[in-house]
Amino acid sequence: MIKPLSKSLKNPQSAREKTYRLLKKQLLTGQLRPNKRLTEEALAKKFGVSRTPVRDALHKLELEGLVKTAGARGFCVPEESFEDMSELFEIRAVLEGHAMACVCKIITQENIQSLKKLVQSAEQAFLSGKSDPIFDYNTQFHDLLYGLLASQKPRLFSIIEDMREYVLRYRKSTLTHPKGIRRSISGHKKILMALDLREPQLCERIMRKHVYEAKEDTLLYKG
Amino acid sequence: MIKPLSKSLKNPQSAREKTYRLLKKQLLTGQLRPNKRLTEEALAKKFGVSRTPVRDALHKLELEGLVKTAGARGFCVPEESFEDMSELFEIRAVLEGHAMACVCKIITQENIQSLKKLVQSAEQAFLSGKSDPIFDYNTQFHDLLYGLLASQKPRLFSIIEDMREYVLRYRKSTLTHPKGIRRSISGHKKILMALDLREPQLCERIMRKHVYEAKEDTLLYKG
DNA sequence: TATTTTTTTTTTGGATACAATATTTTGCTG
DNA sequence: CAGCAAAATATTGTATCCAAAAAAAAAATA
Repeated sequence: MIKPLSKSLKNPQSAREKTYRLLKKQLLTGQLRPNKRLTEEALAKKFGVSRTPVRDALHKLELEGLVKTAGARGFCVPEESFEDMSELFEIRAVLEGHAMACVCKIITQENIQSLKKLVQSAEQAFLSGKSDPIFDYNTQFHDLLYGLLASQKPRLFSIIEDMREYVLRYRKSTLTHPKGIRRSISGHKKILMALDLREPQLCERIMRKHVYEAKEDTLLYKG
Repeated sequence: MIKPLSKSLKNPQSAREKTYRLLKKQLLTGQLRPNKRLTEEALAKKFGVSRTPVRDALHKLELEGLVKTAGARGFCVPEESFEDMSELFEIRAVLEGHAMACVCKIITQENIQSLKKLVQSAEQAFLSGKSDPIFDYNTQFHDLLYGLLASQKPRLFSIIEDMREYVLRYRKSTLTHPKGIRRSISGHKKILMALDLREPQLCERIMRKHVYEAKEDTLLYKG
């Protein structure tokens, strides 16, 4: 007999979560362009739910800065701004720099080996002209790195996760350009060296620089 | 003729905002103790509104970590944890350190003078045995300092503001103990010196240390 | 009595109806 | 035709209703 779908409270299948995830995805991937007007009613219809979960999702996204209220005209997608993008990367640089210093103190030799493999895979993909999987290797690298913090520094971890998501909004076509890819890979190699040396302060500096480079590349190859 | 109160959309007098502010205040000041169970219905009755604005407030507070869901038993106030407090201060140290470096680059001589006056006032109050206004001078000092970032780095500014609020939860009785006050005042003096020297990196280090000291004092004189 | 099953209660999730307000449109007046 | 006033419309805020799920309580059974 088929067990009835348990509609748990924090269930990712709840209308609220579903709406939130869908809407967020459309915002981050640019399917909803800046200045696009969003009304609860229209979104509710679009997603096949009532206004309630849409409202919840919109308010949550407003806190994240992914939509903004437009008074009695509903919500709208904020325009992209260099200042905002720049600030996001700057905060990321500071937080991820610190995170790296923390990681440095707890990372095992096995972890470092796994990271090395990822970088090698990325490099091979690059050399053989496949730029598609690079983005994935990149993501895996960072996930593995910061995943080490998930239990010990849950707040830092989740702030970093969130910020990495937000900048996606500004990062649609980076890491497809050879120069950006090269910089990214060599950045990851430096990170590994710093980790090998077990010097927290060096780790922090290297990671800050790495994020700043990512910012520059995002700026450069934008559009 | 008296103009009817315009009940604007983001009005701070809306039921949602009112409920959110009240609830948050009670959480931060400890009127609602850890493990206290919160149900929408009960809070709605208590605040004289319907469940809807209460729900909104609870969800917002959940994102901030000030309440947590307890499944189908509503919400509850999370227990205080040294780890969490410690992490909050650590993140603050990193972010405020960076903020100081930014401030250092744009602060005017007049701003520095205003800050000096605040420190002097605090010191005088301390020497004459009045410890009550110290907390206010302290707050003013930080408000003035970071206020300089409000327009240029709005995200950094608001994250720092939020985090300063959160730690209040753990900081009910600090800055009434002589040792903590002395450390705080001497910390502010060092900050002023670093600003006078216009050395961003020094500013960053000094501020980090200042926040770490605040953490230690909070830990020490807790309860 | 202990354990399992069933029923009842509590509580949130979601939908909808209504109220308040901001915006837009329309119409009037000079 | 421009400018202002008023009506109409669109949209969110709030209250309430119903359903679903979980927790708690009660009942049945070994």
